[in-house]
Amino acid sequence: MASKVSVETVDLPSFFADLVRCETRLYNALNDRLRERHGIVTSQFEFLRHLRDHPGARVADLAAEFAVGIGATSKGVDRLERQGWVARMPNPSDRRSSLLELTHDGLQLVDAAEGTFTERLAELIPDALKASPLTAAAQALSELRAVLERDQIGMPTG
Amino acid sequence: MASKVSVETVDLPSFFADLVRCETRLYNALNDRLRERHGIVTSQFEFLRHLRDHPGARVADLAAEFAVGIGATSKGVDRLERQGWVARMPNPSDRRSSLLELTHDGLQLVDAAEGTFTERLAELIPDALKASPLTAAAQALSELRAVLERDQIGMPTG
DNA sequence: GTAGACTATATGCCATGGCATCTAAAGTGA
DNA sequence: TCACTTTAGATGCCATGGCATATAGTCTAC
Repeated sequence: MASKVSVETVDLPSFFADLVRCETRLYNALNDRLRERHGIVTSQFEFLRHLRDHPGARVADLAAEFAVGIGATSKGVDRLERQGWVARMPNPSDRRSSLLELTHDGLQLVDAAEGTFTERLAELIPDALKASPLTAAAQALSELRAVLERDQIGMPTG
Repeated sequence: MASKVSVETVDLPSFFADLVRCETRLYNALNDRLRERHGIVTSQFEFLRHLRDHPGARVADLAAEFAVGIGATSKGVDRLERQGWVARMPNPSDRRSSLLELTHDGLQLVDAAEGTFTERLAELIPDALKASPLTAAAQALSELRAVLERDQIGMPTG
């Protein structure tokens, strides 16, 4: 007999596969709905929502939050700015960066899109899961996320 | 008072945010390691592993499994074929499609990469989570995935 | 057996992200 | 204050995926 008590442990590769497949499908389904109703995709919605909730965030803040490269983030902000949803305000304490904020249109958009997003997400996730099983999953993923962020895991270079 | 008993329920938008952020970071971190050790990325590893475990799968089968468009899948297979890891064998019962299988090199590669993948994944996920919390999450995600697949949620068009 | 519908997938165009690089602006130390 | 290093982010090149389309093979009804 092994000296360790055999503990019920997750099959990590299967867990990862399920994680990625759920993410892909939910993301795609939300994309479809947001695009048809508001002309944006989920990544844009997430940027806008973050800026609504963290006005004055910089490009680097968005990049860190979403674990995307700085370059990609800069381009994403360009696109939102070209649509008139985001404005780059001069940063008085550091002229290299800008403070990002939503325009009036941007705020309108994100508030409307949030309704669509939340509603669609609730449709996508079966009620049967919403109570205990998913609560446990949510707890675990929340902790996992905290650790990954603390250790700066999986940050792209650029 | 409402007639329903108030049940503990997940905050779906937070759950989704955690899900996406965990996926992104784990995927990026695995990419880094697989690229440096084997010259492939996670999506390629997943294609190869699926073909090892389901020899004779067609392009459409891969597309359905991973919820990617057929076109993108076809191009991904092209790349694996150009590297000499996958072969398109004629499908005797339908000349429009091919039966995909790993070459000898492809099999060697996926077996080696699987070690790296599993090892790295175990490093990335804290031991403290591996027992009960993640087991619950794994269970919930597995069920969620099954439902999303059953209902064909989030399949890209092309 | 043949026209028409359907299916599998290959291909082209475009959007997006990674990574490398470039520039401007701060910080730092002598 | 002036070189040197570091930082923020903008930009270019490339790889990849979505979506639309093209093509070839299959199926169906007659």
